[in-house]
Amino acid sequence: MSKLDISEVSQASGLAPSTLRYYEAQGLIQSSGRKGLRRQYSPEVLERLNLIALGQSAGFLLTEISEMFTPNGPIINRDRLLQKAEQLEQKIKRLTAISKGLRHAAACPADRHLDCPKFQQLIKQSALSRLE
Amino acid sequence: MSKLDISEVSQASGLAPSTLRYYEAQGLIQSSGRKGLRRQYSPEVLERLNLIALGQSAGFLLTEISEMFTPNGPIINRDRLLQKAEQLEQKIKRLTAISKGLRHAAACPADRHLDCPKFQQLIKQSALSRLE
DNA sequence: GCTTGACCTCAAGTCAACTTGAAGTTGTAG
DNA sequence: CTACAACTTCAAGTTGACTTGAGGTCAAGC
Repeated sequence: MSKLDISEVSQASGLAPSTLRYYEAQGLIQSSGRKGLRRQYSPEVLERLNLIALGQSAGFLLTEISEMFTPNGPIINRDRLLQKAEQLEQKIKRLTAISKGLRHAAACPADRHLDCPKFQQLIKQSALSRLE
Repeated sequence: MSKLDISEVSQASGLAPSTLRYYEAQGLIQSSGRKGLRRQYSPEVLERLNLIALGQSAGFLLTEISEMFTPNGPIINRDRLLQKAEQLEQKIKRLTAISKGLRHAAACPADRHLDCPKFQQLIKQSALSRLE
């Protein structure tokens, strides 16, 4: 035990085996060896996969994520992190406005939400934050 | 006046002319006529473009957006809107956690943020919400 | 010992949303 | 009137993140 084969990792992570092989090819994860042809993974790979998912949600590209993992790869630049955080916060604002807009549209009695003043206003807001 | 040509719309919207032609080909916008070969747009197209950007931010595909615009296209299903709103709210939660994580990582004294307990916790949170 | 199913590799395909390139047309400034 | 920048079309290319397919390998159960 303690070694997982690809289907177990796939199960546990929710990622397709092909994705795991792809990630390995991109240098994002490593298999800890082979059993015959077959990749064996140590359980820590699951943590790594979570980290990757985290990075993706944060809007990093896979190549950026893999850079972060390299031993002395581009230092995880703190300014870069802060910058990403700010971008995310901007995005959160927009998404919040939009989600309100959608909820309103769903509840709005007007046949065409497009005509509803509240909705219009939310659109404008969102349009503005888009340009900032 | 009152008719804009493609470069003006491009300027005003921040979208490339090629994108505007592409949107037209996809049925997302219309030009209100031609002057010779050249498309002329009425100013309302800008509002439409905002709406498109809004939809994109909300996570709709262009094809879905264009459906919403069709005269008697698939009624803008209220359940669908609510569902999107919920998805967005989920996403907002995740992004919020991540942005906190990034800010913390940027401030964290630990050389490897990956080892920081607070950071670890944020990762776990985010990993969980990912599966819900 | 043979079949089967889960794995393997490598190249090519997919998808969304655009962009680019080649080759042609046209409104306008000089 | 001519030059030319800005448009036009249409097909093909790009990017990121995967997936699919063809063809091959291997361990385990019958």
